[in-house]
Amino acid sequence: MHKNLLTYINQHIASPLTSEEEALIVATFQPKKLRKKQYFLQEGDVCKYAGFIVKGAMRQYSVDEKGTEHIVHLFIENYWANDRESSTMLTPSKYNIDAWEDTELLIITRAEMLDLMDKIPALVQMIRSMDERNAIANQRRLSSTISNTAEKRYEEFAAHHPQFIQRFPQHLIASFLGITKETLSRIRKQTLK
Amino acid sequence: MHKNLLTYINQHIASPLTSEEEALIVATFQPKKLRKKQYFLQEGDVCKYAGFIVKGAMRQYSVDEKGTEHIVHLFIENYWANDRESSTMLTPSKYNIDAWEDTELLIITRAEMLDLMDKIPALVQMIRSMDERNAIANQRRLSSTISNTAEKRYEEFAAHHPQFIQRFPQHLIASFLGITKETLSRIRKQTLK
DNA sequence: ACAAACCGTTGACAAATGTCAACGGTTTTT
DNA sequence: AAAAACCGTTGACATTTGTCAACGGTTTGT
Repeated sequence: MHKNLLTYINQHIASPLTSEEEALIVATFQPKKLRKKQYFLQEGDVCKYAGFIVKGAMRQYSVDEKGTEHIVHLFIENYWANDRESSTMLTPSKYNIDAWEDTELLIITRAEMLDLMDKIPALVQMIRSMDERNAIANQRRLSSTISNTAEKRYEEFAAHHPQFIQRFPQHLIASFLGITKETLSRIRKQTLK
Repeated sequence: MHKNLLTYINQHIASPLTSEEEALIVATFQPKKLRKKQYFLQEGDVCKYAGFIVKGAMRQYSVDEKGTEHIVHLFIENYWANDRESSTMLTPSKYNIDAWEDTELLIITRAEMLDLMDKIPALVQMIRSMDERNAIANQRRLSSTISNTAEKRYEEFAAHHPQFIQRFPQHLIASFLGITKETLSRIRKQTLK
């Protein structure tokens, strides 16, 4: 169960974890299973856990006054589910995170993570590496969102994230891109010709 | 000149810098002045320096096929100008960064920064803190962009960043929000009533 | 001091995207 | 096996936003 996590960590650090470090990590991360549609985080709650996805798929979204959901993130295996704003500032989250498929997670609290980072210096490095990749990905997405038409955004997304296209239904992809499912449907029809 | 930087750093770490550490920082960061419109980074170049803005205002933008500029970031005092993707991956940048006002910077290369982080552990902490704030801010902006109408985005932006409203002309704010200057002009007219 | 560039606004119109309602074909639940 | 929920598509139409051209009032450069 923890093997994926250890592999993931080792891929993001310079020299591999010692077996003591691995044991400590395995002892700290708690397995958690979520059934499809089950909440990992509900709007209004403080996000207590970060979850590494071992198997499954999840989504993070806000709900506006009209009840419309806006997908801000999609997660699959080897992604981290977490509302950073809430978990670091200890404020109520504006988002929901739930399981789109039956999902297996390894969860950890912020305090536990800080403690682990003290004991395992390589983890600090891993977090930095994650932050970096994350910052770059967000920058790209932002840039694409303000610069491109819906059509180009979809094309870019499909090219960079084919796994997501296969894994999530179109109306979620549409919402993720900031457009309606009808618009995405028409864009795809257009593109086929 | 370096005082702002030291103050900034001290605000983002737990215990203050020692005077040796401060001296090392002062010795490493190079002052640089940019005249209005001068480039800090040009599209196609690799971003070699990160720049801490001591005084002035800058912008980061891409230029599309039609020659239209898309503002992805606006910077003023105490902000860092940098294309992270380019400087960490050593790839040619897709962006331009230039001075909107005459600007004074303190610049540092990535290698120098890594070296400083080795010698001054508190800097690692500062970077983490910056990354965290940055990630949160990006998340908010992204969420706002995909969930809200242009009008709401402008209102949110104006509420959260009054300094920028005063400092940059409307057509840059419009571009930053992903709309045209005409649309922003009409939105503001609407809102006044 | 003059010309040029810049900036915000407006009008007329075009294009992109959203809304609402309906449909048929799945898949899921009971 | 039947009912319900889900999913993508389509049509008709409304709304939002973009495009282009023009204007007058700045500010900037020389």
